[in-house]
Amino acid sequence: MTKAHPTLTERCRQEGLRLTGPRRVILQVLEASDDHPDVEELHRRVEAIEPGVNIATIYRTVNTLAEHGLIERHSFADGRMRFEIVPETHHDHFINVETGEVVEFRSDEIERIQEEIARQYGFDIVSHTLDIYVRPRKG
Amino acid sequence: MTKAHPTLTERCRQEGLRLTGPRRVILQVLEASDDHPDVEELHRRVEAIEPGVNIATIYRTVNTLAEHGLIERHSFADGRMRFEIVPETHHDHFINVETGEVVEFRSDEIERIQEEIARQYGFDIVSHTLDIYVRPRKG
DNA sequence: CTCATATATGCGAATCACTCGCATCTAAGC
DNA sequence: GCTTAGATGCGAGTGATTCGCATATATGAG
Ligand SMILES: [Mn+2]
Ligand SMILES: [Mn+2]
Ligand SMILES: [Zn+2]
Ligand SMILES: [Zn+2]
Repeated sequence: MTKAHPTLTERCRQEGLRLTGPRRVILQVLEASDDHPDVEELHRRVEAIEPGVNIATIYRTVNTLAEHGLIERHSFADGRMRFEIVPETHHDHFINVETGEVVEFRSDEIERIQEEIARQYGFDIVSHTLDIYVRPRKG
Repeated sequence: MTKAHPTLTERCRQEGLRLTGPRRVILQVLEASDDHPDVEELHRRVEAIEPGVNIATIYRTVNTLAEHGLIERHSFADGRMRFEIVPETHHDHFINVETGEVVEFRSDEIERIQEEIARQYGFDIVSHTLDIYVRPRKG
């Protein structure tokens, strides 16, 4: 048996965050999401489970979760912030410019070269975003 | 003698954009900028040359120039849009998280691998942004 | 050179995503 | 069961960007 990663709820407890009713639902929605929802979409999904949660609570919760390193914020070209649980292993994103669909990929080689170049410039990498806007190949 | 690239003003004319007073000053400011100014900073620089240009005009002009492919928009982590003339050869950016300073770099290798991976996924690349947030190496 | 008109500008109002103030509520430790 | 720091709901506030509209002007035609 491989040991499953700690759930978001467990990680919240570890971080000393309170598990309130609204927060539990938001965590559940985040766990169930395999895409990159924005705040409004999260709100919609939360409302579907338990109506009455204010959108300001979604905003505050994602901010808290991001500050504690439990979720990642993304800002693709459309403006709004999007979120996903911090993945086990880092990945970057293709964004289909026609549909907005997001596809994840990882290149160990690109990651390595980034480190190499940063070192040449005398920098330590804190984080990075590689967003590749694409369209399906014709023919 | 190498032939100099067409100036922004020339490219505007090619695109059929009118060369008004305010617009000429904005183009001049963009040509003179070797950093990545946001709209307020552009406005400040324009006002220093010719007061009275409204900030809405700056917004409209950078949008027009970007739509015509004459300048690039960037959105680093600080929220506001930043701009630079479309460079002769593409580059990516380091952003110093302590100072906000932006340093440009280019890796042919990273560019090549991106194309390779996109092809594997069945995509054509439209554009991409690689923003690496860094801090000066200690020691 | 003069005119006609599509474009651009100034200005204030509007929008949009997001944040804040504050009264109220509640999870969680004792 | 208390206590209290932290969380929530709600409405107001922000900051960046866009829009509506009246006015001005660049540019091409004549
Ligand atoms: Mn992802
Ligand atoms: Mn640049
Ligand atoms: Zn990466
Ligand atoms: Zn690049």
